[in-house]
Amino acid sequence: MFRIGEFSKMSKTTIKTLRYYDEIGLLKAETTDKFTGYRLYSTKQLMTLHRIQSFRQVGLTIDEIKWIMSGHDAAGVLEKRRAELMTEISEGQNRLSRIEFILSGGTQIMNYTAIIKDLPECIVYSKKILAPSYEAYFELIPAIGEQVTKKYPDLKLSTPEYCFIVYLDGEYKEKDINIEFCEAVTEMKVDFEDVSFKKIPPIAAVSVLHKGSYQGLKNAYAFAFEWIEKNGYKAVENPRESYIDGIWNKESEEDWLTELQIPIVKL
Amino acid sequence: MFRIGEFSKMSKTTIKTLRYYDEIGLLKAETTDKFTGYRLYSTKQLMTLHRIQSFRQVGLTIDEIKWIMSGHDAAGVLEKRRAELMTEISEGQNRLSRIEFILSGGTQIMNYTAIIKDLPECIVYSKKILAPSYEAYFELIPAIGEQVTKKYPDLKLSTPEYCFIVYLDGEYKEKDINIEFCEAVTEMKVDFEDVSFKKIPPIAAVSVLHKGSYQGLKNAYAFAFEWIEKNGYKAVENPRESYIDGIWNKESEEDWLTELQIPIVKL
DNA sequence: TATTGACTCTCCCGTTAGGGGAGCATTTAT
DNA sequence: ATAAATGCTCCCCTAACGGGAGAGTCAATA
Repeated sequence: MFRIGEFSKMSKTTIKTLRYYDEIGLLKAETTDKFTGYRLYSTKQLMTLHRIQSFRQVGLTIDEIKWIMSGHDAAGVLEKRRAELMTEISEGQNRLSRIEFILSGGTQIMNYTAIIKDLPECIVYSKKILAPSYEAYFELIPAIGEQVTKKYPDLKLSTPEYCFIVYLDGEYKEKDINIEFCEAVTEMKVDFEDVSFKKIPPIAAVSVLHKGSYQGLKNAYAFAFEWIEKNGYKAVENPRESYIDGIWNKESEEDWLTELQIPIVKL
Repeated sequence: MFRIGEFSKMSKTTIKTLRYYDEIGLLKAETTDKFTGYRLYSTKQLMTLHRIQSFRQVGLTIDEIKWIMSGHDAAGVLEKRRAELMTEISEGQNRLSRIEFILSGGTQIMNYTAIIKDLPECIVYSKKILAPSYEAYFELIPAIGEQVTKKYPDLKLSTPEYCFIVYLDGEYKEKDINIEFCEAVTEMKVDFEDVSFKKIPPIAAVSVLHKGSYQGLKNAYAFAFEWIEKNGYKAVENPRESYIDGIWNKESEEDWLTELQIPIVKL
C-alpha cells in the first residue's frame, strides 16, 4: 500500500487529481486510515488509473469515464467523442483560416470585419421595383411604407426595425436596377397589389458592417466575397443590404451604417 | 439609442453577454439611465461589438480582445492564437487517431491501454549483464543490490522504488541476452567495478501496463509498438521494462505487474 | 527527548465566458 | 387599472482541477 505521494509519483498523476478522483468517486483510495485520514493505494488502483488516464488523454469527460468504468460499453462513448473531435478539428481549421485571412492583411486595410451570424426567421412584406438608378430608389421607399399602412393600418414593424434590399440582377448594373425591398413585420398578411408577404426561413450568413456613404459599399461586397471564398464558404442566396443608419436619421454621410448579410453554407 | 433587448436582437448577442461585457468593461453601454439603471446602446456600439465578435469567433479570450480594443496592435495576439490553434488541431488529430485505434479493436482485445507519460529525470546505478536466459537473470538481481550496498551502505533507493531493465540486443533473443539493470537512487555516486551511476534525462514515453507472467510481455511489446506506429510516434530509445509487482512480493504469477516504458517523439 | 522537516489532511477560493433563475422595478398595451 | 413584457441586481452553476491556509501526522535527527 502506498501513500498518496508515492502513488502520485508512480502514476505520474498529481496529488490534487488523485484527491479529486477520490472525492468524486472515479477512483476511490483502497482504504482510508480511519484515524489519520491518509489515503492508501494499491497497485491494483494503478491499473485502474492507467485506464482512466488513457481515456482522459483522448479527451473523454470524467462523467463519460465513470460510465465506462462502471462496466458499460466504451464503444458508444468513443464514437461520440470521435464525432466531437472531428467537428472540433474542422472548427479549429476554420478559425485558423480566418486568422490567416486577417494576418495576410491586404483587404483588411479597409478595416472591415466579418462575422458569421444566424439570421432568425422573420416575416416581411416585400415589393419588387425597377429603379432607374441607385440613388433614385431611396426616394421610392417612403411610398411603399405608406402603401402598406393604408392597406393594413394596424400592421406593426418589427422591433428593432429590420429592412433590407436584395439585388435581383445577376450582374452589376448602374441603371434600371431590379431590386426587392423587404421590411420585417410582426404578422403575416394577405398579399395585395404588388406587395407580397413571406416568411423568410432562418439561415446562417456572413455579416459585414459598412460605415459611410453608399459609394463604399462596393468595397464591403468585395471584402465579403473574398472572405467567403478564402474561408471555405459558399454564398447561397442574394446578399441582403440592411439599413441601420442613413439619411433618415443621420445628417452626415459618414455616419451612415449599413450591414451586408450574405447567406452562406460551409463547404 | 436602443435598450438592451433591441440591441441584443440587432447584434445577435444575448442579453447576458451584453451585460457581462458591460460589467467587465469590454463594451460599456453608452449611457446608463441613472434612475432606472437601464442600459442604452447606440449604433456606434454596434460597430465595436461587431469587431469584438469577429475576434471571439476565432477564439481570442476576452482579455486579449480587451487588449486589442484598447488600441494595441492585433497582429501579435493573432499570431499567438494562430500558433495555439495549430497545436490544438494537431492534438485533436492525435486524439482522433488514438480513438480510432481503440475502436478498430483488433489488438485491443488483449485489454492493453497505452498512455503517454513524462518520465522525470532520475539517478540510477546500472549494471550490464549477460544472462544465459530470461529466467536466469532474475536470480542475479539480488546480488547486485548487495554489491552496491556493500560499497555504499548509506545509499538510498528512490521512493517509490523504480527499477527496470533495458534489452541491449537489437534483436529478439532467448539466450545469452544482454541486459542492463537499473535501479533509481537518491544520490549520484562514483562508479565502481562494473556498476556505473548515471543521470537519466527526462523524456516522454508511452506506457503500457502488463499484468501476469512474463510470458505475456511479448504481447504488451507488440501492442505498444503498433500503438506507436499507428499514432504517429517514433521510439527513440530502448524500452524500459519496469517491475512493479513480481515474485518478491506476490505469490501468484497472475498478480505480477510490469510497466513497459518506451521513450518516443512525435513525428 | 524534543524538534525539525517532509508529508498529509480538509476547507475555501480561483479559473472561462457567460447561463439560469429569483425577486423586484419599469414600461407598454389593453 | 391591470397585465404582459422587459429591465435591473444578486447569487449560484459550469470542468477539472490548482493554489494556498491552517492544522495534524510521521520519520529522522540533535
